[in-house]
Amino acid sequence: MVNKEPAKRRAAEPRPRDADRSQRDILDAARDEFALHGLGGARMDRIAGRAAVNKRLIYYYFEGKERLFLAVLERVYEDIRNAEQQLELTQVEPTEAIRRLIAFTWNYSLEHPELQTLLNSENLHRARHLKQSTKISAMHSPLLHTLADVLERGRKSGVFRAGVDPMQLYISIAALSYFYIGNNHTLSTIFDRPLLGTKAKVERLSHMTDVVLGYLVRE
Amino acid sequence: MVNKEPAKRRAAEPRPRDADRSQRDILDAARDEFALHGLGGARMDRIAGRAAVNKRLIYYYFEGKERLFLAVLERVYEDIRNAEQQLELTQVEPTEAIRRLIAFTWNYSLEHPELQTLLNSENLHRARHLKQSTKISAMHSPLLHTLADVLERGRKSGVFRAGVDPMQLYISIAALSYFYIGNNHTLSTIFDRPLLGTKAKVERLSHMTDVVLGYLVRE
Amino acid sequence: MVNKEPAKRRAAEPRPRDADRSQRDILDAARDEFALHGLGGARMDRIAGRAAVNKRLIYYYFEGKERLFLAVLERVYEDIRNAEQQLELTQVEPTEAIRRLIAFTWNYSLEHPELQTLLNSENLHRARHLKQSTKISAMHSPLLHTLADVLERGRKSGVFRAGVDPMQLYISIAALSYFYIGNNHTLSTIFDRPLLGTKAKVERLSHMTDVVLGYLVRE
Amino acid sequence: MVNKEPAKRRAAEPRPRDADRSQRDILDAARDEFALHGLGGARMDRIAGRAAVNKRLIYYYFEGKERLFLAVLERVYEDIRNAEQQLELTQVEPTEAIRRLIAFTWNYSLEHPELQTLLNSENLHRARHLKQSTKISAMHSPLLHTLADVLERGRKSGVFRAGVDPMQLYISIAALSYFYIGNNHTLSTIFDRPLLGTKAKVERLSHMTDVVLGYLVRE
DNA sequence: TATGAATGAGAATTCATTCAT
DNA sequence: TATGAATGAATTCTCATTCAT
Repeated sequence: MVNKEPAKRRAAEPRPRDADRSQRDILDAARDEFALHGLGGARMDRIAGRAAVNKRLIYYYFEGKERLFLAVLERVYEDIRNAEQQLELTQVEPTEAIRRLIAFTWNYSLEHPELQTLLNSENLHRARHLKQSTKISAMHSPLLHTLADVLERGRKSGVFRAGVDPMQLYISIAALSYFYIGNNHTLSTIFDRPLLGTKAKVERLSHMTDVVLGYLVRE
Repeated sequence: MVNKEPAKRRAAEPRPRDADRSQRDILDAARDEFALHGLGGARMDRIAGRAAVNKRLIYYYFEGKERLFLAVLERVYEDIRNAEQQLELTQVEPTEAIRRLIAFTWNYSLEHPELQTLLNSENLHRARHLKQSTKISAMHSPLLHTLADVLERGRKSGVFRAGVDPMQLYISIAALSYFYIGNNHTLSTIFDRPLLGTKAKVERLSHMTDVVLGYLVRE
Repeated sequence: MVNKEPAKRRAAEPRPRDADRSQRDILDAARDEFALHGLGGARMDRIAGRAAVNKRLIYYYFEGKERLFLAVLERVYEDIRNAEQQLELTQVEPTEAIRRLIAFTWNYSLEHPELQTLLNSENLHRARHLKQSTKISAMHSPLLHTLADVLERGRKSGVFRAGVDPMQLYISIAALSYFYIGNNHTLSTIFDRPLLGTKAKVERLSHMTDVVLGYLVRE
Repeated sequence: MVNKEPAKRRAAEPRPRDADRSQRDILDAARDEFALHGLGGARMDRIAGRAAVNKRLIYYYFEGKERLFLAVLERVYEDIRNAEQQLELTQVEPTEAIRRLIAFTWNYSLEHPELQTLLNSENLHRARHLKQSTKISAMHSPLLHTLADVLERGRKSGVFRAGVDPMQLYISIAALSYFYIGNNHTLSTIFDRPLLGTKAKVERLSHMTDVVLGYLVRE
């Protein structure tokens, strides 16, 4: 009669012992939970639930919530930089390269709305976690080099304007996509207009491309 | 604008009986606390402390944390829209109007870093609070009308390109500033370069102006 | 913009100054609130609201919650004993007197479900409040005398059995009605049968009368 | 049955890891606390203290106060129905069966004054908790069947009157005992006479038996 | 590697009551 | 007689984390 399961948990036979699998599951679950609720709002309980893992195991693999968050951040940055590598921007014409980068950024932000949410959390904490990471900065220099190359080629061929800072440009491209996506809910509300409808999405991509190329391309 | 942590003049003398003053103090304190820690991370205790008010009084005037948060959001939007009104964009030449708007947005985002933080929280909650506000949408239409007027004047005089959606443009201008400011910590970290140094700030404003005018102005 | 009314209250012009009226309103409101939520669950705020009186006024007239509760109890006992007086049991035949008393008790319990609730609260507190009242015990002796008279007349005429303790009988009559009413919700639930439907009420009164007269009447 | 207030053996040594034991302790403590103070007046802190359990553990096993209360109610009903089963009313003569039931009810109400208190709380809440229980109604039908059997046997042998509704009778028997016990404090006060003295108890049982058998038995 | 049991330090919120006018 | 403003002391519940196996 007594002997009831602790309030929530749904039974569950013990998990097959696969260290790698467990860690990956935890990381995936954590990423989703952090994205959905922010660092502060995330619940270790829910992460364990999502990952179908005993809560204690999270502490076994990752030190605690903060370390787990950092692990998620590193993983997420790795993912996007890897994806960017696939673009092969150095192999194509400058204008086409820029178009690709914009389209990629836009689509990635659409498919990975969690990214901005995670970064918002991290910014709220003044990048406290990222600053502890050693590999982060190194992950980003290739991107800047690639972009510098594109800009330089464009300038040399007389298509692009001169004096463009690759980082400024990269931030601007990211801004145009991520700000729109990340503030989607408030923007839709204050402007009383759906920003992620099919038509709206097409319009936004077109607008962003116009803005960036209108700026870069001479004449 | 956001007061740095301490404040907390834990008054020993009783509070003067001034309802308006109390409410304003609470609202100010709440704005700072929410900005600094997000909705979830904000502590009612700290808000009371900052406002030098008995915690109970917050519940007396505002229903609870969520309603307080909404009150802060409304107030913050009101502030920025009011400030924008002062720009008198309809009174000046289109190009000058756009320059002013960009510069204003940039400076406002610098002086009010709390704004983006608050909105991030609200987006995390899918605009749950704002959606309950009745006055919000009405607060924003003047802005769009003003911008539409500027764009139309520019187009008529042949200076601006045609077919520019005022909302898209407004979002883009906001994006260029707010994304940069709001992600300042992570961006500075991954690019290993201070983004808010004196020189960096000048460069950013210049870059944003170039981008937007490069896009708008026909040859 | 600030200057909002404390969370709940609906405006209200100041109350016309009528001490008696105010006290009665408070007492009525308190009786209902205590009946609905018990002593512990009652809220001074709600009592003030129900009475359309400033909360502070309650403290002005009644010392606080406990004293207010006692005032309610005294009032409620007074009401029922007064009503019983109207029955004029000494004026009618013994059997008829008993019938009247049962019917009265039943109807009173139906019309005043608050009574049992209030008494439950008081019993929970071991009659702490009532024990402070001086007039209570005096209020009840007439009832017992009346009942003793009825029983004695019945016995003398050979209709009623001898040796019946008036208090025991009174308690039993009250029990049959009040227990049924007071436990209506749980009883209806465990027996899965509505106990206060029109038909059910008729049946109960009939049953109770049968029980009591079956016991009292010889042969 | 209800332990008098103190208990609270605030263990310094850590609790043995025995889930069943912990849950039972909590349930016992909760029953006592709820009985003593009602649902609203009960304090989770005190329950934890009584059970010598960390407060948090209560939430671990039971969802919160309300669920805990329901668990207590179910347990308490289970106990009494189990005890009634032991009476074997179907095995004895009808008159004897009724005597047994009355005596049992009386003694149970004396030994378990918490029962009525708990039910008062539940009725105050309009059986909100019980209505969520699935097993409750099923627990009570055996009782009614047993009683129907007794009445029928009595009627057939000509000893009992016909047309007696088992539920009505059961409620009346319960009423005579539980009302007396449950209102003991107020009744003793208003009648200024101790109702639970040794002699008084004997008299009450005798009175109740007379009432019920006086009603049931023909001639 | 994996898990159920247990906990201490907060967190928001509630409430009767008092202050000042 | 009447009221709005203000408060201290609880109270329920939450949460990351640790213990013991």
